[in-house]
Amino acid sequence: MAIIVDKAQKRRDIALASKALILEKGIQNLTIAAIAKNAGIGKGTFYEYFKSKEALLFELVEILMHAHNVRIEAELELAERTADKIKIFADFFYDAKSSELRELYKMFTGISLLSPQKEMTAFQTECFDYYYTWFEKIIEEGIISQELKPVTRQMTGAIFATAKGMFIISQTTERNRDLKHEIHSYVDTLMALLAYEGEER
Amino acid sequence: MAIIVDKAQKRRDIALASKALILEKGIQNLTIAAIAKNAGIGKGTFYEYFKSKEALLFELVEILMHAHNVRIEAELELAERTADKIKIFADFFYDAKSSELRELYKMFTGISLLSPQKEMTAFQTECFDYYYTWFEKIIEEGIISQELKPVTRQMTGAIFATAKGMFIISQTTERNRDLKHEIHSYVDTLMALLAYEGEER
Amino acid sequence: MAIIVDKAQKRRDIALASKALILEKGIQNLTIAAIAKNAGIGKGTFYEYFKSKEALLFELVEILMHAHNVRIEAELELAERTADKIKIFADFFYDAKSSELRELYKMFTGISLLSPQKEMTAFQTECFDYYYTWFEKIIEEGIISQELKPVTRQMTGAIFATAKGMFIISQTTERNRDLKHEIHSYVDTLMALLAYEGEER
Amino acid sequence: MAIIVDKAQKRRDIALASKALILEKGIQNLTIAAIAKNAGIGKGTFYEYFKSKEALLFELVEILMHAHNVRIEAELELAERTADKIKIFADFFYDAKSSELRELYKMFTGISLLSPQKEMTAFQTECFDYYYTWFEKIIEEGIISQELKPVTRQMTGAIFATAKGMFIISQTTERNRDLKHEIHSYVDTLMALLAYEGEER
DNA sequence: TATGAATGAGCATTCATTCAT
DNA sequence: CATGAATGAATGCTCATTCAT
Repeated sequence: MAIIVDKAQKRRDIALASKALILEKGIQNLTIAAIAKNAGIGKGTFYEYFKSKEALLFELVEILMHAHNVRIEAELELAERTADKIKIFADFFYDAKSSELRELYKMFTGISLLSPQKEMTAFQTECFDYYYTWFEKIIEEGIISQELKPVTRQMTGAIFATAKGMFIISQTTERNRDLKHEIHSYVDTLMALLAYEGEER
Repeated sequence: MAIIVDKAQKRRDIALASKALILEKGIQNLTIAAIAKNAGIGKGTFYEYFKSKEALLFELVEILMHAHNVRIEAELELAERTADKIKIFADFFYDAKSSELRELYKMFTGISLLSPQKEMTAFQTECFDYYYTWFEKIIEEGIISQELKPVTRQMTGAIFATAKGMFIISQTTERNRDLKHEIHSYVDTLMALLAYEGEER
Repeated sequence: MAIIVDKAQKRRDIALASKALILEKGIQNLTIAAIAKNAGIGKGTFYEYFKSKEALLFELVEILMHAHNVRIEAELELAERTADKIKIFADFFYDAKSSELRELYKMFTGISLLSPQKEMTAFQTECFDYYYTWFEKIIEEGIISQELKPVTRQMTGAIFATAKGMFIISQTTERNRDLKHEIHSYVDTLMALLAYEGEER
Repeated sequence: MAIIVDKAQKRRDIALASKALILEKGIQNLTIAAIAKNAGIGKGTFYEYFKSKEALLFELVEILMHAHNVRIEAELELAERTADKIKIFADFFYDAKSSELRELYKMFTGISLLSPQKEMTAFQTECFDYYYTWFEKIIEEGIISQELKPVTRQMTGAIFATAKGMFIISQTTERNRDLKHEIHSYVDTLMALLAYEGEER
């Protein structure tokens, strides 16, 4: 009988074996040959598991993002204040714990902007929906607990977008270097504005 | 005897001559040969004016962005309410008038994320600062005229980032398809929150 | 315990299972992987039975040619006039009944011309001799029955070659499209010339 | 100004420079790299002038065939008897003078059979028509001079095909090794049959 | 005996860049 | 200044073949 291989597992193994190399050089600057060599496999074998370099990056982002989601869901359990919950999401954009995924995600976004591919868009949509749903839930809880005004509902998407926008700005300009402070400050200010019971400041 | 050519002008001419082609095919999928042919010049000549394809895109974005800035400054003169002024900026992300620049800017951002280059970052910083300064001014005016609460100052960067984030989301996912509505709704809600003399809605 | 398999039979089975695929795509455009998959066997198994793609084509041509020979021998039994007997042979080149073998034979000839292999040449010689012998017999009968002049003996090889040449022309040019008419007309004209007892026409 | 190159001439030069190599190894067994190196040019340059290896072979066959045609037309001028004229054409298939073209043409035919391409078919049709027209003229002359019976007209295509068929047989089997004798004998026998006014033999 | 995962030599093809004119 | 012919490094990709199981 033939050698039995868990294709999905090997796919993951190759992807993870390539992580460091991709982070070091950038997916753009890697050749299939280099990736295969680094993963200890032949070029042909690479093609058995991936259609292209991009597919590899894709797999890697999926794996790491799944792990990341597991982690933040655990963290969300512990958080109480809405602002803290939001910050847990925002962590992604500056925290050292997410640095690898973040860097890969940056490449992923770059590719999406330069040569959009259906699968990528679908995946990004899925991710968006996943986080958006969480956001909605968190905000709803905040409203129910009378922490936040009902109008907050209308800001759900915006809060999400703001963090993302700040991240992109931090990556493409010389501003927003202290992204953590930038985002936290934003969240705090906004939460204050949305706090139940009129305030003025 | 030699024909005197304004190098800077010819640079602009080549860039503008390439605009349609870049928009059609994407900078990634163009070769120097194709660009040169399209512009009616030789490949060698291209190199006389540009270091790379990216430099061409750069030039083009600069030209169009300058024209765009001239236009929005004129529009800003006419606007009165802060929300309207902000929307004039946000127009960039969805308005048909900016579609070409927007598309090029998208490519530009993609390249910035995939292979950051000092010149690009510097340029993006410059653009950021330019718009940020306008934003500050607008918000300051809103505060002075008692249209907005002073706390709005702390939201300057955030408003900017939100629009950008929404744009990136609209480009990389299947959400935020009606970007105009998305942004306007956000601006209106936020302005209401920031309006002088607390109201709750 | 082991399953006993008639190797020669399995070889034939694989070859016949590949027939449609080869006819559809052409032997050139097939990979061993595709052939093996199509035949429902593993790549390694393919090599157990065939040395190469060409060997597979070879086997297939042999099988079909044998069947074809059986059929024309039966038909020859029934024919009376020499011209009719010759046409039975020539059928091969245009008749729908032989279309599969003909197509495979075309590939076979192409390979023979591009990269002649001893085995192929030997096989083609064998086929040639087989048909040539039949031709000789037929013509001899025609002469004995005083249907044909003795000089016809010297035309044996030529008649054979003419049909083949017309076929090649029909396959490689846009002429001789109505090969059946072309060949029949030739045979009739030639038979008239060779008819015993003065002819005029 | 740029270097001026006669592209058509350089194309021919490259083709002719490749002739010996192709004859030695066969077009199948050559890589673009080997061809380019042999011709003293870069691989990229090869692609400036040819789309593929086959295009090179094509060019070469065209050049040599043109030269060949010039030669046989000159020879035809001198021939008097129809049989001799026909043999001048048939020379192609065995004469040492045509050996290079013949060998290339063999490859050409092989490719035509294995992967027919419109351009090749068109070219082969053109060649066929060229020779066919000559044949018709020759035979017409033979008829007019009362050397041949009128029925010969119906044999025009057949004579042509016979020589071709004999050639293919000689190349793909171990028969017809003395092709010259084979063809001459055929031509003589046929001419005798077609001779005006009763024949004896 | 059967398999199909693994392989990497091998090849076509592209294209940025140079430089003689 | 302008050019475009020439180049070959670079790279993606294929696929026949092997061999551990």
